[in-house]
Amino acid sequence: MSPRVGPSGPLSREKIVTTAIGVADEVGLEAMTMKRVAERLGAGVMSLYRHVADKDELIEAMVERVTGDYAYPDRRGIGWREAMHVLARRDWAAFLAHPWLLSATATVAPPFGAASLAAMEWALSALDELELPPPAAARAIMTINNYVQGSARVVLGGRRAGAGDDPGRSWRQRLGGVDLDAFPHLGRLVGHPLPEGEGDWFAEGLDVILDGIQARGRPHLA
Amino acid sequence: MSPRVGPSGPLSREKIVTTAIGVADEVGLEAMTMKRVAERLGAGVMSLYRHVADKDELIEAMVERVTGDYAYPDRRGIGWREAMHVLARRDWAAFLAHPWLLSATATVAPPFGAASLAAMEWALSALDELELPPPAAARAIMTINNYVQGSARVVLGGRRAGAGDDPGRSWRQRLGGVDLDAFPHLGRLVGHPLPEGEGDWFAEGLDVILDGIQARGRPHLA
DNA sequence: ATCGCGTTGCGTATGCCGTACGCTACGCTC
DNA sequence: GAGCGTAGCGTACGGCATACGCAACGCGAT
Repeated sequence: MSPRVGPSGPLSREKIVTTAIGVADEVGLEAMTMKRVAERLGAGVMSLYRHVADKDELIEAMVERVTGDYAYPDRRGIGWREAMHVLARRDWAAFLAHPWLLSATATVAPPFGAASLAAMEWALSALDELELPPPAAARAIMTINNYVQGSARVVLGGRRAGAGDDPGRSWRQRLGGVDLDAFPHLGRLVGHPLPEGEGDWFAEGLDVILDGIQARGRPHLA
Repeated sequence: MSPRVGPSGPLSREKIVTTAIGVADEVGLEAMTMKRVAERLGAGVMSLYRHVADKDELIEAMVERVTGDYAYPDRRGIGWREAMHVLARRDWAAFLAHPWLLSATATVAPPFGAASLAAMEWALSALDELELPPPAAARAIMTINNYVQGSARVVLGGRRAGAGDDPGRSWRQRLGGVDLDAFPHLGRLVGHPLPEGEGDWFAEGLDVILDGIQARGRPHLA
């Protein structure tokens, strides 16, 4: 009755994760349903559960996969500051390529898979030269991660509002009906076209953070 | 047959929002279901929809309400730096008191209600003395918001893991089975008890960001 | 060959979810 | 007391994740 394997060979955890990522990329995380993933695989819904405990575990695996895909290069020869820029640009690219990552990583429990740990290790070692106390270094990484996440949210929010690449545009749109006279600063902000491109806006904000971090590191004491 | 009003008087949008916040506080956002809210109000499920368009709108209203509850004090007499600490501590308190805020505000669309706009206006005006270009000021606020959000996530993640108030504890727990020799920096981090309390850890991290912001402001040029 | 068994695929069914639709009963105003 | 606007809500629907158990196969032991 039932063919043992579907049109694309037998199921596997890897294939399921790959397909789920594709679905989430296209229709968003909330519309990524087990049924849709199974359909795209030419499989029955319940077949997925032979390879994945539940949907949450699948999402975790998706995050791990993407994190692994954006592995970090050898760090030798580049300074901590450039390393942080690399880190931030990688994550930034990942968030823009896979918008669902924003929701998936916004849960209270941070990811603890091998790829995530490796990324954290890479980032921490890049900060060695600053000789920060370990908790301060970890906090610095967290701060950068959160900055990237927040910036990506702004840009993606703008994209969804159909505002092209200008992060300010979406605000202007949403604020259409608001009484801007009551909020003079917001009004001034809305009237301000970003003098730089989206990438520069992002990188400059990162440098603000890095300046703060640098002031606490060894070069500061020397 | 059906009494026109429930045991607690007629329904109202306000009462629904209040009750929903209570439910979310107790059972979490994902378990905050229309049915549960209605039950607690002694009302039928569909009655809620006379006052609220759909669940998303209800959640938005909840966020607005909480944002308004944590209104900001008069700013006269305090410097921008202290103002940012006030801002951060308020948000911090809100996130810890209402853990669901983390998920609710992690969507791509930032809240645009009156209370949220007022909060943004307050923060922007507090930065006036730095004379930053408006986009840079907005970015600074965003950075701080994201920092608060991320720190709250760490602390709440630890709480959920039953680790009391030490943010490092939960990491240690989760990393139990991991090969820490492969990640020396993570190992060092795990072995490190936070030398400060949770509040100091948070405030110090904020100061790191503020240092970076200050370096771009007017006092820096003077 | 045949049997037995572990493994993989999946159909069916359950319970919960948000919510569309339309009825009911009430408080008005004339 | 007749008509009507409105708040409450019962019922029903479609979609969701997933528990359970059967079916079809691969394969080593007999």
